Amino acid sequence: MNSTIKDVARKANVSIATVSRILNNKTGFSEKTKIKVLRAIEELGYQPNALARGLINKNTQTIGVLIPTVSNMFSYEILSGIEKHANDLGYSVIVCNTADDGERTINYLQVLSEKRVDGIIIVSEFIREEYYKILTDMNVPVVLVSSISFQFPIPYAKVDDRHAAFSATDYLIKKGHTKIAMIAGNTSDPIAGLPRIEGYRAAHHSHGLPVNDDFIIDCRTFTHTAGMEAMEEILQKKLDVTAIFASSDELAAGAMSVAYRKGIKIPDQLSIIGYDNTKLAEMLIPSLTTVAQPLYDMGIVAATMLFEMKETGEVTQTQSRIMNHCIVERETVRSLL
Amino acid sequence: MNSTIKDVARKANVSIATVSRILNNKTGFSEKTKIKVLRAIEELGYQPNALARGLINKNTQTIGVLIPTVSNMFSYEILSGIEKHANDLGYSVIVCNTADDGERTINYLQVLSEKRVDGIIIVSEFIREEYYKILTDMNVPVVLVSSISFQFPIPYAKVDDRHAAFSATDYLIKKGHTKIAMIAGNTSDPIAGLPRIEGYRAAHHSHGLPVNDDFIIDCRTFTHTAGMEAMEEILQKKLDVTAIFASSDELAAGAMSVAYRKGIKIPDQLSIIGYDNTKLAEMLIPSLTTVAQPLYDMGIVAATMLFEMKETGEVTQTQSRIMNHCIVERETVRSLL
DNA sequence: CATTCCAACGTAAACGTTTACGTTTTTTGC
DNA sequence: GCAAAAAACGTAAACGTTTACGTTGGAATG
Repeated sequence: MNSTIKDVARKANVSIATVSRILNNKTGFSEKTKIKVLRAIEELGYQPNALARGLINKNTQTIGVLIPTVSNMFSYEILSGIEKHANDLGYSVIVCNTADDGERTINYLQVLSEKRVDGIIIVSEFIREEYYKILTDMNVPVVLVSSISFQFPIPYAKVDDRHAAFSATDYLIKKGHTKIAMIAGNTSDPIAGLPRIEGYRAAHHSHGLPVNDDFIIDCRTFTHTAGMEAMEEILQKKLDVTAIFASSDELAAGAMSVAYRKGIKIPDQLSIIGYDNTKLAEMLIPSLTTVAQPLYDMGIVAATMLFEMKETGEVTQTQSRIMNHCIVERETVRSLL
Repeated sequence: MNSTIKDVARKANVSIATVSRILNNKTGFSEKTKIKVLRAIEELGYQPNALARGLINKNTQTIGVLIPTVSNMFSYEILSGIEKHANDLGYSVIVCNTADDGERTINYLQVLSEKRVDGIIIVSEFIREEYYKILTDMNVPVVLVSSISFQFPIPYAKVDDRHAAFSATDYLIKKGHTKIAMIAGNTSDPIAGLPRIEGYRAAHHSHGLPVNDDFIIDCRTFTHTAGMEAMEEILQKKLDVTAIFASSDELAAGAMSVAYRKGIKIPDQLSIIGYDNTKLAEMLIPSLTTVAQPLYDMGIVAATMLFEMKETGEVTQTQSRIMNHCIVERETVRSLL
């Protein structure tokens, strides 16, 4: 395994240039020498050194992926899509779990920069100015997944959150619900928080329904425990609701478990709809009706965009993609009609 | 960003050797030149090229992780532990989703070999001879997580599956259950399958209880749907059981959802205990009693072992680690006493 | 003041590739 | 059979680092 192209060349009685030509199937060698070289490679167990290759070719066949949380099924379905498509095209992916920590993120970007990755995909993360500076300095394609930057021109693949939240709320309303609480995740999050609240509001308006701000529960995160706390808040405040729209499946699951403990039957006494359609949604009992983001596909699409940009050399501009969402009807929403 | 150490040297009026010395804080330069060079680096936005470094230092500060399935929370809690510890020590991790596909796995190993990763962690995967050949040729540390090889001397970090399964079954028996089914996952899997069945058997024996082979359900995988099918089989066969031990949380979740649909109350009419203690276990309703593998810690420990091996240069031998398991009592097991 | 020593640097080779350019050999055309 | 063209191959520079070794100059020593 320590053998180099030089060893191969010596063993096959040719120059390293010829070996290189054969390895990269260029022209300029005869069939005879080709098999001679191939045999030498075989016998030595030679593996080309990707570092040396990358150094001279200025590409590493490697991309970096920044993901905030790991406990989150959400991120990993996306990652899985990215990894799949990258691998299909001969790229490796380096995962970086930013843990929503700015310092860490910057450090990761630095490392990815030093490692000369060919591109970067950033999953549901707000792009700070510091990040953007590093990214532009790197001069490689970048794409956002399930996120968007209003400040910087970075292409993205995401669903229309406002629209999706509208659909979810509209769905509940059409099932006869008029008193709908929203477990909103982080309301100060301009990407995954606010637009969904807007959608919730807009759906009410479109049906001529008032919205009661007390019905919108802010929990600064999208986790299971946050969902539990939100549900407890709803119960404690004795909000008079027949349905809940939760900003993530985990939030919904948390709410459901509290409801279960309090003896509230879902969907008989309370309907609930989630967001994301992670694997969790189908595993819950009862299984969770939810608005589906095509997470895996979003990963694929993001990777596709990235490599497209790399091909064309257009590091900054490519067409962003709004992915389709849809409602997956399961067992947690009851019709009041 | 295209600036090299040469540019820095020129700008600071020193040789590249001096710049290198400063970058790697070796000795042999004055404080004065240090700040001069540091300023030049700052102004140029210079980033050292990890490829060139790796080429000459023969290390890449990168490790590879092979994981079978992605849909599986299990794998990712481990990955998360690995990534955390690797990053803390200045390493990047390349993820490779083998998808239980031998071809793919070999291809991944080849790529990791070409990229000259400093070590490889393999998560719950059987080590074929072909893999092992590539691995030894690479001459880097390898460690297994949640797996073991009887054939090859590769250190591992895992729980004692037999013992853990024993504990789970024993727990049920001590709660007064005597008619216990086992949803066994893949029974022909010598690593995660058989030992757990042995544990199940041993617990029965230790209490003088007979085991009915019909009570052991083989479903060739550890997924949610497999759990559903297994539960349906149990019901269809009208097995007279009061409790179920499932070989994974997902299996348990699948079984629970079928039970729910059939109107079987858990734990009132049927107790169930899972395996793994993934996040799923606490999100289920009712929350799942399960035997916990310290997945995140297993990731950490595996990484620790890997880097230890790298330090000591002992590529093959290091102490394997049997991780502690424990029963996490939640809501799905009822005492019959 | 001459010698020694050491800190502070510079030079150049090495890591393992790719590739432009030059050289040799073979093929083609007449 | 010979010139020309094409194919096959070799040489060496380049990619961006690290580092062994050599050089310089000033401080310390006697």
